[in-house]
Amino acid sequence: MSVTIKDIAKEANVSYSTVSKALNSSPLVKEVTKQKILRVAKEMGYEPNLAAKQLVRKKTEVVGLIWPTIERIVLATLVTNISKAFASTRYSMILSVDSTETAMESFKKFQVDGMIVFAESENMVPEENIPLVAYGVSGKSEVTYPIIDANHEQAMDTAVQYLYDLGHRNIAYVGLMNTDDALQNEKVEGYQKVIQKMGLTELNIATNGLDWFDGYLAVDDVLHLDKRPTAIIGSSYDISSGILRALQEKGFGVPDDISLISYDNIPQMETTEIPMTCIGVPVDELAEEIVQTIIERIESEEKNVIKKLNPSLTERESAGPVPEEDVTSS
Amino acid sequence: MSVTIKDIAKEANVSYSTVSKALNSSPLVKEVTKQKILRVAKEMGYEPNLAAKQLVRKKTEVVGLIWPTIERIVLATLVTNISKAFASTRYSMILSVDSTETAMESFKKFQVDGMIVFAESENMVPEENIPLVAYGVSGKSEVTYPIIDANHEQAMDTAVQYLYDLGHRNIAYVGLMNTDDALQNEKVEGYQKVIQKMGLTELNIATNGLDWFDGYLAVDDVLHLDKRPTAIIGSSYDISSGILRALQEKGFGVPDDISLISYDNIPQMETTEIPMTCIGVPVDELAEEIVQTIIERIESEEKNVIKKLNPSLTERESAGPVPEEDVTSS
DNA sequence: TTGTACGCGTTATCAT
DNA sequence: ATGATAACGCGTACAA
Repeated sequence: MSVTIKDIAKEANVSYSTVSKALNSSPLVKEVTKQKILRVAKEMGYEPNLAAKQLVRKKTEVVGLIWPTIERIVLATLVTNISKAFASTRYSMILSVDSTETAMESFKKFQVDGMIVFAESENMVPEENIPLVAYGVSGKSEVTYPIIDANHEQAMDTAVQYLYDLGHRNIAYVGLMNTDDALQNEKVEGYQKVIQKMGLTELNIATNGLDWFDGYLAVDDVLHLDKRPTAIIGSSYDISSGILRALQEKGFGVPDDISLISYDNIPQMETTEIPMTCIGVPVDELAEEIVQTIIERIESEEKNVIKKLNPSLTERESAGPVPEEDVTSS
Repeated sequence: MSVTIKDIAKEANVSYSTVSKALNSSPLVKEVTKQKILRVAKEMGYEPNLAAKQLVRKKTEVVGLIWPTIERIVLATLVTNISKAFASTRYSMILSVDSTETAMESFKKFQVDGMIVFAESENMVPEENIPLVAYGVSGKSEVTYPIIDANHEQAMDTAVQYLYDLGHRNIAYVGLMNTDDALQNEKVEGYQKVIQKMGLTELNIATNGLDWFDGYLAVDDVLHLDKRPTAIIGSSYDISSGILRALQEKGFGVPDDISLISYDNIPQMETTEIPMTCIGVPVDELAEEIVQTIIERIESEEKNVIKKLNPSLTERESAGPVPEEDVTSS
């Protein structure tokens, strides 16, 4: 049997309503009694009963995160960071790996105060009355909930500009193309747009998939281009890791012979064989924004905005000045 | 404001205690009234209030699953399957990706009825009073909770025997070795044990890690063995996928030139470039066992057993008879 | 500043 | 077979 506020009240010689106030740091209780109560509570190992609290307050201070595609690891880091971000709020997070529909039903039972979904799960019908924010591609024109998304176009702009400033003129993009994956498409289009804007030549290398090995294989195609690029932009952490490995194996120094910038801005970029310079919204910022947005939505009618977050470029070792011999040829 | 049993009671002209009984299909209520109440409840869109139920019953019928190493994808399939397995029980599952310690604290707040942990998280201190089962290596001699584990030794025995019966005499094992990863060690030792038992020669190929690429690279070593093996056992799905790819690239047919059996028994084995024959406890069985065990532990003092689950071999296409030319040479 | 009393939505124990 | 009512642990308006 666990200890309740009544037990504390008895022990501290006050009424249990005073205990309740003290525990909620109400200003209506004298500092000394408050301290005493807090001390007694700790001594007795008091744990508030969430169910009781919820019953009277109609709030759980829990938000549910729905992540149905658990087997695609890309989002794992984001999930971890979101979980961490909640730690410094008074909300807790629970995670479901069920289908969006099932998860929503389950969360509704739990009476979560809000939900976060990843927009991969298309055409989802938000549970009425439960605040929702989505992370992902902001395809839809009309939304009934806030959407957090990264500005992929600007990311590509920044990356290409950065490489340009280092002297690169032949900049390839390696990633998934011509699919209906809106996220990937935004990246490709961003790349193409800036390349055209700057009067350079598009060097598109399409991969077969999004895995490490797809990047690894793509290097063959890269090296068979008419103009061998001096720099490559990889469309994701996995792809770029594969590219990096293949370049090494084929005897190309990174960044001495070829520079590499990866999309995605996650800490793991630091620990690849050569620490990778990368472009993207830092995953901790992303997490923070998502968490803040859902909380605001819960507490104060945040509007149905689409927030495009600005990427930042993190300099590491995989991108450097264009090699001497290539400067002339460009 | 959501509808409560009192609302239903008013609407159905009964007392709310009768409604409660009807909703819990108590035998103490006439069939007709029960049907009426159920109908009214549905009409009004009644959803039971978990918090209230929990407050009086002291049970949440929720179990928490702790998965701190979310970024290692190996367990993703298991997690998904556990989640599915809970669907057919009256329990719900919530997932935490926090550290074991944090997660336990959080689950304690939620007052989950039980917890499942993956034993990777060593020296964990079980929350007193909350039933716990662990999945993973049963290293410890003294346990205070049930442990579910796969019988790795028997798995290797079965795999080697299977290959032996197909005529193979040179059977290599590719996997992580000489680390303190008890799980990996059990596999290696199981392999070595059966090889010795059968009077064959150990062909140990150590990888640098557990990733796809580690398997891919290991094939070089395999092919440089004095006795080129006619069959390989890969220690995991990722490793084996890498092996498979490398063999293909180097022009070895699978299984025509070299047979391959992978440890792990997950559906994904079906969809590799060549569907892989594999050995291991089928992941759905594993999930089912874990779920059953925690529920029994919650409901009826299941003992602190260590359950070693029997692996099974799933035949697909990657393992076949030893090639003719090798039969003589062995 | 502290205490009393009520209600949150259920289940469970009595009466009826 | 059904209804009244007391918990469950907590927050809070109101009284003291």
